[in-house]
Amino acid sequence: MTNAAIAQIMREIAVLLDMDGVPFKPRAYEKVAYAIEALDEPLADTYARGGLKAIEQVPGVGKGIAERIEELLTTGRLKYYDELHKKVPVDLSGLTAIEGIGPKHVKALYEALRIRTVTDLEKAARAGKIRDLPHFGEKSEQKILKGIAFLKGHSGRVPLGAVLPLLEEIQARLGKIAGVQQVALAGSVRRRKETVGDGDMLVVSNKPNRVMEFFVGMPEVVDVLGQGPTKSSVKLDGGLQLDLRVVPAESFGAALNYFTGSKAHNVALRKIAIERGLKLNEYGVFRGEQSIAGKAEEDVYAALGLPYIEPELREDAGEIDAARAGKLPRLIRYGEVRGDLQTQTTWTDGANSIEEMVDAARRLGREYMAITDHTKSLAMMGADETKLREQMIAVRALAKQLKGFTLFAGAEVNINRDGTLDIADEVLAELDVVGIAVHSHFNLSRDEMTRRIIRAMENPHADILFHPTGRVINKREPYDVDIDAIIAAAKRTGTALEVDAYPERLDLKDEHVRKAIAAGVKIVIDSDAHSVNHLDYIDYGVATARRGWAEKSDVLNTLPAAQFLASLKGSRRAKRGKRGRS
DNA sequence: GCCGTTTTCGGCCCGACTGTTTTCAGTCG
Repeated sequence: MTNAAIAQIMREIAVLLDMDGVPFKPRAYEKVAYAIEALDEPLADTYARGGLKAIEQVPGVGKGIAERIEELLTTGRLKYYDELHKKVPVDLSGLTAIEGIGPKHVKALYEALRIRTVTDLEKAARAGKIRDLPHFGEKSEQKILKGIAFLKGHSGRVPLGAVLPLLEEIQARLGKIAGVQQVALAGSVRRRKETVGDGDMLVVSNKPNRVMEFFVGMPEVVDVLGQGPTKSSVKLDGGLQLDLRVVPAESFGAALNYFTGSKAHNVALRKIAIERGLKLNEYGVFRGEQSIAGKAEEDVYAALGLPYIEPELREDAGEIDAARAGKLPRLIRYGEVRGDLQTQTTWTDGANSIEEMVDAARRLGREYMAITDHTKSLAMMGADETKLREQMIAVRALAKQLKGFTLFAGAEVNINRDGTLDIADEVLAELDVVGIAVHSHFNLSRDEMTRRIIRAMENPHADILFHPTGRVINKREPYDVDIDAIIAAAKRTGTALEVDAYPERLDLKDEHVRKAIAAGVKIVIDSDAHSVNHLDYIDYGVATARRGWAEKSDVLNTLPAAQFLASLKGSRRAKRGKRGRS
């Protein structure tokens, strides 16, 4: 049974317990559902490796839930869940996905009208049967139909890069309204999560109604979900839900902190507040009735005895302990990446010429760039050795003319099925930057895929493993690969791992970055630009690196060009040395 | 059901908005 399936059952148990008003237990199951979804290793493997004890290592899992997971893994069923579900045998996750429908409503709908599925619910609502139920009315009936229609049109989270530019534009618009003193993006957008489910914005204004009127009247708004003096919610035409809060200036920091989340981070902060005899809410930190902090986020953390914690770290993933111990990382900053090492041009599948890409990169303030077009075995039009040498000549000729900008000759070399590379070693040796990548045979077994990639990393000319797991958000799952083994191989061979900043890739992802740097592996952050418009994606990669606790020194392409190149050459020498000895 | 710099028992985050209600439950974040 997959982790996703187990997590869903844990979440459904939480819903079932909530229906009966059981206190606290539902939160325990819910928390475990989140924890399981965040795991890298299949629980089946965890169990095979270390039995019940290993399962209990998952955060939030105690003896009781560990045994329930064991039952699921060994029998494929869970009696406890089946018994609960028998009482309200409905499509729990489907129904609760509808905006405004929670556990109590699901139960009421089942008991009164035997509604089991979203389809049942839609029929009943259309027939006007919902409005007569206790605690429901005509408006709730309409809201249900709206919610169902919305779900049919959209599902789930979208890449950060698909919404951030619009949100920043809306932020700028709100900032121009008279009376608005501050505007900020909050929520998972501010934490720079790779995907976002909705947007959160915060405004300080002495004319809140004016802000709200403007907000719900924006041209992108297709539906107003709620409108009050301090909080409004709208749906945008792209399907994104956007929430806006208007807060007093003296609460801006506390509100920003609160609405940035994550939820788990907030809960942890509130516990610290309680321990200190304080109360933390979105208006400030309070001792009794007295506010002791709230205007700035730094003050809120300080009132809790903590240093400021960067938004990208706020996932309750150890950042609070690190803050308490004074061991927070000094995260790499936006703008500290000096060079871009994965770019494609019209030589293969890019939209712009080498010259155009160079111009655009310079305008963005980059100091160096590698041209890394695809190589021959790629079905499209990859370069073979001859074409690659031709391009090298062109690149080096242009490089000579450039002042204050370094242009590297490189390639995105395919890893063959057996782990060999599709370009001859003597040509690779001439390139400044050799990126290696999997572009075929995605369905190998975990073992085969892992061995394949490690063999490629052992090639003495391989500098960087590009997009190491191959995932494309919302399109393609990562291939099955043992990322810990890849990280260990990267350490052993001195191969850098890439954070591909292309918003649909962001691969390595945040938690893998964290593992890699903990192992002492260097990473690089590349745009994977296929046109001049993609070069500024680098910031999404920096965001992922920050979420993975990366410091500037962990990221090779924060080095100046000469040092960067020296570092690659050093790694190649070391590789050849190791190879010679073995 | 989980968890421990007060604790192995007794806690478990907090507030806004909606729609249905005559004072609040449910949902959401």
